[in-house]
Amino acid sequence: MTIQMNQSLSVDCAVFGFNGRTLKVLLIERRYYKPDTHLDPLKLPGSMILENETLPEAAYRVLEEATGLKDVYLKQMEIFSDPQRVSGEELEWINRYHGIRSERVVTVGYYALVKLDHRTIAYTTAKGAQWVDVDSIQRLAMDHKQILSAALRHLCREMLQSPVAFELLPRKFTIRALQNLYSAVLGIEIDNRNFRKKILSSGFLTPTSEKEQGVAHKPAQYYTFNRNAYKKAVKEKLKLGFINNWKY
Amino acid sequence: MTIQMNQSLSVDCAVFGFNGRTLKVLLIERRYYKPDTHLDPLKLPGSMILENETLPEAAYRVLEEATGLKDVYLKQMEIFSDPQRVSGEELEWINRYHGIRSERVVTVGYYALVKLDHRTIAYTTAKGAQWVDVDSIQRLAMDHKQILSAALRHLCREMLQSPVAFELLPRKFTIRALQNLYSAVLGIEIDNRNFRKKILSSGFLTPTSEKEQGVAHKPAQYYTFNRNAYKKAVKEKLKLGFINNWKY
DNA sequence: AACACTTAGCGTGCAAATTACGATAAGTTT
DNA sequence: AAACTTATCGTAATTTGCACGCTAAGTGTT
Repeated sequence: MTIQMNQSLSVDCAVFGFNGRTLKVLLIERRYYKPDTHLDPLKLPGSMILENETLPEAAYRVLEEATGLKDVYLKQMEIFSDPQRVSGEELEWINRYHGIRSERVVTVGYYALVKLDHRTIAYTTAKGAQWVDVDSIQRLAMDHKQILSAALRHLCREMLQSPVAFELLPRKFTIRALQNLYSAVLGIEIDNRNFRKKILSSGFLTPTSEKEQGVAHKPAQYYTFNRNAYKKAVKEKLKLGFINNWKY
Repeated sequence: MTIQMNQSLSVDCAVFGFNGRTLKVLLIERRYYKPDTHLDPLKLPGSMILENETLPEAAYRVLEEATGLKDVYLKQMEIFSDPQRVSGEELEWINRYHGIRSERVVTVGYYALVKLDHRTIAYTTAKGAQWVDVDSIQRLAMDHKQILSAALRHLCREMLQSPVAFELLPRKFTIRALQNLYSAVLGIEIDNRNFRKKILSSGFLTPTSEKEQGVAHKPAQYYTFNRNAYKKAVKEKLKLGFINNWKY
């Protein structure tokens, strides 16, 4: 057994968005895909790592290429290092596409959370990318389905611990929208009255002067996320989910 | 900018142990270290990744070499990919030590939790490794101090969410020992009466028939961790630390 | 033997958080 | 005007968190 040489390191990024009802992920078509092969054409955005570039830098670069966005929530998750994760035709495609001769590609999985506004949708679709319901995805190129599944696992877990939900919502949102997001991602039903009470008592939401318009029911108040209040609360309290909450 | 070639991928592992009072980490001396250079001699156990080996496999291999242990709690944390994280003399040392010509080494950080019993201590010390108080460590070779700090951050975080504490304790332990571990790692004071109540009401501890012996106070009951009870509880309840706890 | 000392282990009370669910408000649709 | 939908407020029962008093059971000291 010898040390692995001629290997490449890449980043792949599951970019999530929320349209108010379902969770979406950004997929792109594999370029130079030949229809006579049986390689799946849809994949996650990704790239090889460049010289003089850290992994997070590579991930941000990929993200900006795909979405045009710079300040995006981005988090590293797992690494996919199975020696056979890309091989045969897949490996050939990669080497041909990048003009390299790599025997093995290890990839670092990231996930990003973006606000699905018109500008972002316009940018991504103009680039030929698609926002696809995560639930409807059956297979992707290479092991990207596995990477996506891992990203979803990590997202679920993180939504249970920290206020990343707000990264997926517009700056102004209703409490119902926030609740729908939790419901959709975690797959649980939530009592709206208690949810509202809880979330408001946390003090993390600031009401705006605006209300919903044109909805077929009582219009809801718009709120914004008060990040400072959250940071302050974190400092004051150690959340010990497993056993208990202790104060310092 | 071109795709990085001639790079290597390594794993480095912070192996933690608990002696009942303080948290320890396993350090090894750098071999082929020349005293006339100013490279720090102590480092974390680590290795380059081999062909036909995944990263977890490499980490387990490193761990077994260092501790003789096979079934060990091991978790991937961050990746250290700064292009300059090893360079100059450090990079030369690595290339000379491994007989390779790498321009860049990206490393994947892991941390492991082991039960510090006599056998393990004997094995590691026979190998020339040392168990060092984490608090007393000022500097390590390369960027291993950073890796260690990251591992500690991750350990703290994980101890707040899942029952990893038991990985650091012997199979049979007292409630006080468990409390001391939380106290030491998290740096907080805990009321023994409430801690005991809470931990016992969780149902995760099974009392054994044994008690402490030869202690200068009322001997405490030994307990074991009931992993099945924990798994069952996890299934039944979604712990949402950020907002709330919801039942399915 | 009596006493001090230490930690184990039990219990109690109050405050805060969780949760189920009733009732009303404010819009649109029919 | 009535039906419908979601927002928003309220209330009450229950559970959980947390501070802290007290006794139990050992060892060490005098």
